[in-house]
Amino acid sequence: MASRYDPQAAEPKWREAWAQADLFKASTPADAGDMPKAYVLEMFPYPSGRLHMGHVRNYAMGDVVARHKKAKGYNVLHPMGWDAFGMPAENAAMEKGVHPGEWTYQNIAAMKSQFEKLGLSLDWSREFATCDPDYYGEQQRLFLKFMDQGLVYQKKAKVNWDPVDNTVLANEQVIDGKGWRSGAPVEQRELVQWFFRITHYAEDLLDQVQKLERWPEKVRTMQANWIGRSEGLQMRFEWVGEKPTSHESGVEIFTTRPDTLFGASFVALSPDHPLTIEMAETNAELDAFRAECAKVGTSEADIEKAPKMGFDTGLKVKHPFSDGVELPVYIANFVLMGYGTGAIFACPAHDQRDFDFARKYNLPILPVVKPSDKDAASAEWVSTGQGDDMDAAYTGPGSIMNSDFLDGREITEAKTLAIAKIEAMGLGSGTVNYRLRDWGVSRQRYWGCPIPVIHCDDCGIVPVPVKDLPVRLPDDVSFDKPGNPLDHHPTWKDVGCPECGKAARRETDTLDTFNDSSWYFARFASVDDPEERAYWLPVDQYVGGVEHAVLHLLYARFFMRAMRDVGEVDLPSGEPFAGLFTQGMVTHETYKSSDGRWLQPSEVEQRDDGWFEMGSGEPVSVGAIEKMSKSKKNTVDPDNIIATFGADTARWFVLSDSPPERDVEWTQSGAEGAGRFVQRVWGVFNALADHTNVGDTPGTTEAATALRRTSHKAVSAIDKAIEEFRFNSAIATIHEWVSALKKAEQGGDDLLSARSEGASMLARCLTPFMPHLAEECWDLIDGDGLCSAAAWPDVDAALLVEDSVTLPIQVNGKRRAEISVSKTASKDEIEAIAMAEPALQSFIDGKSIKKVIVVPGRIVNIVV
RNA sequence: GCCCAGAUGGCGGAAUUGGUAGACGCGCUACGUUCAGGUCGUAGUGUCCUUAUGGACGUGGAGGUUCGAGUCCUCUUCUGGGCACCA
Repeated sequence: MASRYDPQAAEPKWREAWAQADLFKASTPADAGDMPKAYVLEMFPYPSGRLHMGHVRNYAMGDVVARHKKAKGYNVLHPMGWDAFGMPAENAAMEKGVHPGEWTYQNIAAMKSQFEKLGLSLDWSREFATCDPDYYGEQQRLFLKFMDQGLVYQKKAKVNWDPVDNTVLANEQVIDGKGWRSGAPVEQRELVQWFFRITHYAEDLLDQVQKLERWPEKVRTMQANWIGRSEGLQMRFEWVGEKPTSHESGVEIFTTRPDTLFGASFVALSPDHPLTIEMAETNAELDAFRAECAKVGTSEADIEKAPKMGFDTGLKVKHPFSDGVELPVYIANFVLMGYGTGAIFACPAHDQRDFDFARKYNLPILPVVKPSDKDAASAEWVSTGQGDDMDAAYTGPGSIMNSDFLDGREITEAKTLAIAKIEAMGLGSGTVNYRLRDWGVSRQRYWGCPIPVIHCDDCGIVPVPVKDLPVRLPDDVSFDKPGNPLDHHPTWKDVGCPECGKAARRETDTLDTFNDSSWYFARFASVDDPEERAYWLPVDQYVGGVEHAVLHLLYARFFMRAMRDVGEVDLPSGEPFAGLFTQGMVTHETYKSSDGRWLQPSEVEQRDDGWFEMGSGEPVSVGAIEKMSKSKKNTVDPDNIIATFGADTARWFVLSDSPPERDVEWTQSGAEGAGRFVQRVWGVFNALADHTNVGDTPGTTEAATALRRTSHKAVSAIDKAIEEFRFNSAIATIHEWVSALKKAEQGGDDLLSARSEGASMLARCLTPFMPHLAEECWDLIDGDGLCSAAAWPDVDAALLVEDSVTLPIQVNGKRRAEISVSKTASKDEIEAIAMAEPALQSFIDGKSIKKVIVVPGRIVNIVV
């Protein structure tokens, strides 16, 4: 009998056994019968070619859920595939001259072999890559169906242009004014682009996200903020005197504060407003002003510092309520064309931006809200009623003043009244505005899904007939000049018009790769069987990084609604992910040499007096604990860990210690600790290997019952912890349990049966975390079949409750003694035992007892 | 500026409905095993006072509710994340 567990020998052996048994293949709905279904999914990876620790943690978590569900009798779908389109493949093509497809499929092969070493319970039979023509062809068909339903359209638009990646970015993909991938400052360009009408679902996306109870609150909030609903009034200010020919009826504005209309002092247009642009054509000064506005960057710091800038157009509009009152019309740099109508009315007294602007250009400031909160109400301007006395705009609660028919009303009430009046006057109506913009999906890249349309001079935009799908990417492309290789290709875009047959051109833009990940989970559910899709969807548990809180998770929600509405998926709610868990990152200390180079963990060593570079012996400074990244060189290669300790140890470590939603710091000592624990567990089973036939009668001595209680309680606690995504707690319980079983080895033959029962349960509880080890241990104790196929252990409820319980006794809220009482003891009995407790007498002796609180099973508190 | 989440030993973190704070792991200390290192085993490890027994204090800070608060309420400080000239 070996004295140590050898993961290098055991792990491949058991993976082979699982493969032979085809253990992780999901059953068809028909075969599943009465079994409930569980669709467990982790965000599929981009095939970069290397697995990193973040992957290990992500997939280990999903695997815990999937294996646990399987043991609990669910029909589990746990598939894997590849998010395979994207820029890195094109960059590799440019740098190394390798074809993006070849590069991608090689990476997939390399990563898949790494994946397999982790022992994940994956159903590989459903594997695909999004760059498979089968997959993107289907995506093209969906695109055309969306187009049919008016969910896709083309328009000329100002877009975010990434000058490094040479492509357009969606709003969601611009972070702090920079491209989300390249980090380059984004430029504005006017291009004809394809859009998905995600705004069509804005209201539903917002309403439903609040109801996703098994999503993290944080993610729901982020999506709600991103969608950005605001209720308000859209109305028209009519001209006084001179009327611009193109906007004869007036200026359309949007406001959320119609209650402050009487405080209006000017109307402002965005520098990009059509009327502004038109006027700039004949006004050089205004044209120069627009250029000035465009110079201000979009970065956070720029906006912070940007002064308010204005340009008086000389035009005037009339106040809707106050006869004879005229308001000047300005162009103002703080008005965004992208929100509302690109024009506002300004009430400087109650909006800080308007206030700053009014001060700068000497425009009137008239307070119309009388503050209700104490601090603001005592301000000088409240008593004088003079806007000139204000230091800042007042935006708090209050009642309306200086406002004719609105006087004395509360703000919300005044809003309603003002909107009603404007509606009665025919000048506008109450509306809802969203921050969410339609999703621009055109990308000027090669390695993506071609947009399946044809441009014909006579027929216009013609969809590619479904029989001609997929529109395949050409293989013979070159990356030697900047721009889109599809555009440069000598023949690819030449095609006959499907309608008139004349020579026409293919669309050369490809779809944003976020399209690919917006429906892959539906494809996993079934390639083409709508009933099987309906059976599996929605995903019951989705696991991934929080960085996708808005982008991917919003697009996928849109896609399911669109697919539902074109009859492609039977998912009434349109919600793809019923449960979402966002896991934390794997971090590591960073190391820097004295001359400022980042060093890898393997290049440094710790001695008694600090950290030193291996080889040179130079001192090393230890920096912050950060997400593992190539640039900081603080990565740990999963392959090395698996080779040293085995996959189980790696899985165990990334799930220990930190709660799953928080970051976990990888440490060498922690990994070694996990490795030691593996051996310890194996030791517990090895000690039982010769005693597998001890019979089914558990021991009846007190010690045997106590051990059985420990085991049954542990199973129950682990079960609950897994369901609640508290893997670190489950692991803590397993530690305690293993210690108890280890200790019981001193207890003689009397405990053998209880130990044997505990070991059998333990193996099955270990399976979700360390499946190979569990299998080896199961084998040691002659378990039936494969442990990965075994059912979750049954718990004897009677063993979960203690017969007697230890109660702390407090005197005035401080613990002074303990008593042991029967579980069924009444309050009076407990009180009597407590009062007689000798250790207590010095605290209550000679004092009058005011009150005794007895909480059975919890505590006794004596108040003196 | 707005929104969200956090703050517990040397470190990561436990703690059902308010009911023995510090489970479990790492680290550290001592002892044993070992030629030695590692492994393994045993004991200890919040702070302070105390020979011990025992006691006082203790969950970012200040108040409050309660027989009893890490947990509930009010105020406040700090940290992390998200959004941001969104009318």
